[in-house]
Amino acid sequence: MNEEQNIFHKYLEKHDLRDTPQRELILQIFLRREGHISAEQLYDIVKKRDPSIGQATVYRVLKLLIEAGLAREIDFGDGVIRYEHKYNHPHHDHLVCRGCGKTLEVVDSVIEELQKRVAESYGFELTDHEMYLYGYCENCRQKRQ
Amino acid sequence: MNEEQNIFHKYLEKHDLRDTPQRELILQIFLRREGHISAEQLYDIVKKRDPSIGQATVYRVLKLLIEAGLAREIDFGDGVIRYEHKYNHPHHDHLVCRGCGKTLEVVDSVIEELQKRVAESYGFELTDHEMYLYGYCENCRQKRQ
DNA sequence: ATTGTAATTGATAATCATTATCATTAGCAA
DNA sequence: TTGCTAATGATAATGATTATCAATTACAAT
Ligand SMILES: [Mn+2]
Ligand SMILES: [Mn+2]
Ligand SMILES: [Zn+2]
Ligand SMILES: [Zn+2]
Repeated sequence: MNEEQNIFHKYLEKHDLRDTPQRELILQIFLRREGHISAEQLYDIVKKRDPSIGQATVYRVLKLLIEAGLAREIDFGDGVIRYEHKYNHPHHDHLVCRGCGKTLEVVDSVIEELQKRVAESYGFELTDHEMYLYGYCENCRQKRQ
Repeated sequence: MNEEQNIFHKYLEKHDLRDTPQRELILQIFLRREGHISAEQLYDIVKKRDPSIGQATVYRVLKLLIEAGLAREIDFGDGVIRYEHKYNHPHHDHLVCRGCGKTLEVVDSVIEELQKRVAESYGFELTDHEMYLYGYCENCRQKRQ
């Protein structure tokens, strides 16, 4: 049993939630996938293993994973929320190609520090932030010419 | 006739679009309001002046304003797109209070420069970005204790 | 093992901002 | 005026997500 599973089971126990095969299956599949996945994409994979699972359950489990600290929401502004691993996957921002949609995870400690300073200069205590950098990747730039 | 109106009329002419009282009214009301406004909020104000206007038209005019370079979309992630003035209102980011929802417009030239560098270090040519800083304002911090 | 109870599930309806459709109306150039 | 399109308003549709609810199930206590 890996660490994430452990955290999930502890979370269930602590909140009087029950350990069901649906929750286990959805957890497994989420953990195996790296990257950013939408509820629908996850549901499509889950269905293959157990066609009787409803998509409402996928949404419900994703909420649990967030509360348990195992998942984090990403909003690229296209109307679909995606989810990524949070455990052992520290904060980062995203660089997104407007041509092909490719995303890279980036972090710059100087920017992070300056964000805190900017907030403080307005009397704010910064809790978190979102930063999306949009542009064209090398591939897409070459194709454009 | 102010500069924004001029730009709007030029845009209409250039694209074989017609000058209608609905477009004029919605433009006027948008221009008078500073800050961030949703389509529904704008529609509520428009209705008071002309109850016969449909909300679809408000959505349509907002699209035109964006294409004409007079408006810009803001997405605070709450499921509602807001609009702000773009003309004579250069790029900036937003500092948002998680307590009271107050927003401040901020810009830090060092951050802007570093964003470009980060993107370039991955072979990207940066076109634009979004940055939202979330935290608690001074008021809300005092109330919390 | 059985039971009781409250949590969970899947199907389905509802939500809600935004977009599409379409018949009617109205700019505007000739 | 007229004719050609664009524009409008009412309404339906969309699509991701959430709510509802009857039936099922986990699980702790017997
Ligand atoms: Mn990521
Ligand atoms: Mn702003
Ligand atoms: Zn690309
Ligand atoms: Zn506040």
